[in-house]
This record gives sequence, C-alpha cells and structure tokens, in this order.
Amino acid sequence: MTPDQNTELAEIFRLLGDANRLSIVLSCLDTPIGVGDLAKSLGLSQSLVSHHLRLLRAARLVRGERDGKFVRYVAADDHVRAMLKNMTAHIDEECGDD
Amino acid sequence: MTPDQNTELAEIFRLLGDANRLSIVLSCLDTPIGVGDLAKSLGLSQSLVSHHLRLLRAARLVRGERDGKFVRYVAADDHVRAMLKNMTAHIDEECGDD
DNA sequence: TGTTCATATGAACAACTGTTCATGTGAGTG
DNA sequence: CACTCACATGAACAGTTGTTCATATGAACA
Repeated sequence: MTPDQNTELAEIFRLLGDANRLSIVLSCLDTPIGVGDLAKSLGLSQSLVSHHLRLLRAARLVRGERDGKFVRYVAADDHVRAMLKNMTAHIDEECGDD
Repeated sequence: MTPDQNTELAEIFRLLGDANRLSIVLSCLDTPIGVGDLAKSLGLSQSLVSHHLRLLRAARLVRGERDGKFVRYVAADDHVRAMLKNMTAHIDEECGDD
C-alpha cells in the first residue's frame, strides 16, 4: 500500500464517516434515486443532501444521471457496491456476536 | 440496516478517515507492534500515535497487549482484518483499472 | 415568455478534529 | 530508593467540517 493509496483510501473513509452521507450512499447502492426523494426518506433538507452528493460525486463514490427535471444518483460502480456491502455485512455479523 | 448500525458504521469509517490513523491500523493488521516502533516507522510523534491509538482502542478496532515496558497493538479481531483487507484490495484494483 | 418544480451553489457560523507541547504514570533496573 | 524507558494524558490552538438560509440555475409546461 503506497502513501498515495493510503491517502486515497482515507479520503473515501472520511466521506463515509458522516452518518448522513453514509445513509445517502447506502440509499442509492442499487437503485437510482432522486435528490428530493433521498431528502424526504432520510429526513434531511434538500440543500444538505445536495451538498453531500457533490462531495460523494467528486470522490466518484456516486454518479448522477439526469432525467428531465430530476437527477437520480446511484453508486458509481461495482467496487463501491461491493465494498459497502462487505462492510455492512460485517457490521451485521458483529451485532450478532455481541 | 438500522439507524444504530448506520451510526456505528459511520463511526468506524470516521476513524479510518484520517490518513495517519488509517496507516496506524494497517501497520498492525497482522503483527502486534509497539507504540514507539509505530511512531518511528510512520514518521509520527509518539504522542500523536498514542492519541490515535486511544480512539482506535475505544472503537474496538485495535487492542493493546502489555509486554513488560511495551504495549503492542494489533487489529482487534478478524472482522477488522477482513474489512480492511477487502477495502485495500478494492483500492488496488481501482488503481489497476485507471 | 413567465412560472413552477427539482436541484445546485454560496456565504456564514458553531462545533469538532488533528496536532503539538508539556507533563503524568507505570514498569523495569541500578 | 532514584532513574530511565515506553507509553498515556491534558490543555490549547489552528484548521476543517456539517449544517442552515438565501439564492441561483436549469428543465418542463402554460
């Protein structure tokens, strides 16, 4: 693991290290979802969700697809999906062990 | 994924989201290593490493074993090891794809 | 064009975080 | 005991971050 890779990985972790941002990413892991729906379903302001999505987009964790008035966001690729599913699986198991 | 699990996972990510802390955890994934050696090999102050280790310990990402004057730290369990190896593997693959 | 809906952006601020420096604790050794 | 080595802790500060409010952009539709 090179220093650059270490920094890159830390940056990804940092972005996922906010509870709201994490739930945003998890909410669009498999199915594209619009910003407004995201905000409503998570109980967050539209502005806040949009700000977070900008960061997630910049880090290529998420990608937005325009559809008329709407912009729907999904996990950027299978790496992101696999990483997060692996992590959530471990969390589930840990809770079982406690 | 319950809200509690979401928070817990975010907390883990937040801790790994600092480059120094991440390299500390990665440095003791498989082999226990003392605080001083950790500091020297990463080019960080002993105090800083110790502060970070306290946070990592509190989150049960790492565990310390006393050995005389020394305290050696290791990844807390196989979950932590597996999660991090999975993440680093994905980072490696992503770099290959670019 | 003017209006409305969905999303993005900018400024501002309180709260938090990483780091350093100084000091404390506790184990080993003379 | 006094001293040293390895580590932990506390206070303090600069820099960063999440959030809100207000406003801008941009697409659809009358």
